[in-house]
Order: sequence, then structure tokens, then C-alpha cells
Amino acid sequence: MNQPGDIVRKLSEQGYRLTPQRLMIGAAIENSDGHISAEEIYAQVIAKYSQVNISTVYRTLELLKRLHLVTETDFGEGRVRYHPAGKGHHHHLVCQECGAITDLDESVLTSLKDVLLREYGFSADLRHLAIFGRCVKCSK
Amino acid sequence: MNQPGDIVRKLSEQGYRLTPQRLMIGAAIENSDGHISAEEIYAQVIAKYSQVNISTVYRTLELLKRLHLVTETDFGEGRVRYHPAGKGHHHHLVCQECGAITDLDESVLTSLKDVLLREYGFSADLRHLAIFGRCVKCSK
DNA sequence: TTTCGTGCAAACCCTTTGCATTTGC
DNA sequence: GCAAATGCAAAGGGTTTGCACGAAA
Repeated sequence: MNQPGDIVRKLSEQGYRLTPQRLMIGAAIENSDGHISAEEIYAQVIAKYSQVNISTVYRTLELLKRLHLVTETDFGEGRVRYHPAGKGHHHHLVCQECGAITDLDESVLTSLKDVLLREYGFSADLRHLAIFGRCVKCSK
Repeated sequence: MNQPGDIVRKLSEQGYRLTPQRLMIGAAIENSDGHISAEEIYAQVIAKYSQVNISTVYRTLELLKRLHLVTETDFGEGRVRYHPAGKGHHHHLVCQECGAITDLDESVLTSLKDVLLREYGFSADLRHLAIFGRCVKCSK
């Protein structure tokens, strides 16, 4: 499991420069309760540091993805949300009616992952999967 | 199970006007081998009918979604693909490395669907789910 | 005839890119 | 000092919208 500051530490270990922008973006992702969008990271950094460009946010996210330090999840909102890779995986039940998002433990999908690997030779990347449908309330 | 021309028939049953554009768009979706994008529908209609606007395609797709006559699947390409709702469901294993798409029988996911319903009261909409990961070839 | 649907053009949103400037190491 | 990173502004792709015209019922 990763620690706070992990993103920044690994960046530096791998020879990437520790700019103030990267420090702030890394912190924003790690301090977010779970899933943060590029626009939200940008707003958060601007509020404290007042000097960063949205393109830098996207470029940093690109880098962090490549280094497997963040994962993305598409909740079908027309934008992607980011999550620190070390914070444990979980999945999401997204209600298409009321928008409610329920967390789902990783274990629920392990048997699916196994079947796909065994029968199709396919190693599914099931970190932060979003499953759409209707929640209890909206099913009535 | 639906028949060819089903989309158009249901539109008319529900009091929507049968314009040439809607006829052509409905046919394009029903004749597509599986998953067709808005842009592809547009190109196909233009080729035969030479009179349709991309915004009409989007407005029609919006309508067909609302009436549950088509479903959409996101293959992570930055655009959504459409499928006639009546043509039977199947799922897709999308390789993030080589882009290969393998079809997956609906039955593989029925147990997942059951668990979600039983334990979370969540009725998952698992028609045309796309699961990302790595195919056999790219896993080596 | 009257309401619904379309074409057109512009706007929208999120994301990416080229290039000159700045900055970490 | 020099490569790497940033800011800026513009472009890109897919999708949506306002409004006047045209056509289905």
C-alpha cells in the first residue's frame, strides 16, 4: 500500500523533476477522497498555488498514468476521473437514474477475472470498474 | 427478439413522424454488423440519401436511446457506439495494447449480475459491457 | 394547418499540441 | 548550462443548441 507523498517520491526516484506544479497535482490526487477530475485538480491547485495551467495538469496526469501511479475510471460523465494507484481498488455501481454511486468490493469481481483468464486467456484490468444500472431505490 | 424495421415501426407506433432521415438512420443501425458510431451512421446515410445532417443523427440517436430502441457501448475510443436493442446482448474484451476486440457470451456475466442484485439490490445493465485488459497475445 | 423535425452554423466541453520561455538539477 | 517542464493560445474531436425553414400527419 502506498503512503501519502508516494506519487512525488516515485517521480523523483525515476528521475523526473519535482516542480511545484507536480507537487501540488500529486497532493491533490492523494488528498482527494477518491475520484477527482482534471478540472477539479486544476481548481484545487489554482486555489493554493495560483500558478498552473490546465495543460500541465493533463500532461502530468498522462505521465502518472504511464508510470502506473494513477488509474482512471469513466463514470459516463463525459470526463474521466483519477485515483491514486496505491489506494486499493474498488468498483462502482453507478445508478443511471439518480446518479448514486455505491462502492463495491474488489472481491465481487475476482471470480469474473478468473473466468476470463482461464477461458479466454484475457487478463482483465478491473481496477475501478464502473457498472451501470439501477440502484435499489430507483428499481421500484 | 426484434425484426428488421423494428425501430421504425416502434417509432411510428409511438406517434413519432417517419421522416426519410429516421428511416435511413434506423436502417443503418439495424444493418450494421454490431456497433456503429454516429459518424458512421452519418456517412452511410449520406452515401445513399445524400441529405441528412450530423445533428439529426445525434437527435435521432438521443430519441432511440430514450425509447430503449438502441443501447450504447463505450469502447474507450472517445466516442460511443450504438446497437439495436433487440439484437441480443453480448460483451466485449477490449485489449488495451493491440486493440483487439473479442466477443464474450452474455452467460459469463449472469452470475455477476445475480450477485449484484442479491447483495446490493442493484440491477446492473450489462448489455454490451466493455471490459478492458490484455488479450492472450499481448500478455506474454 | 399546425406541430414536429431538420439544416445550418455556431457554440460547447474536454483534451491535446506547437512553440517560446522558464526552471530544476 | 541544458534538457525537461511550463504557459499560452490555438486547434482538435465529438457532441449539442438556437433558430428559421420545411415537411409529416
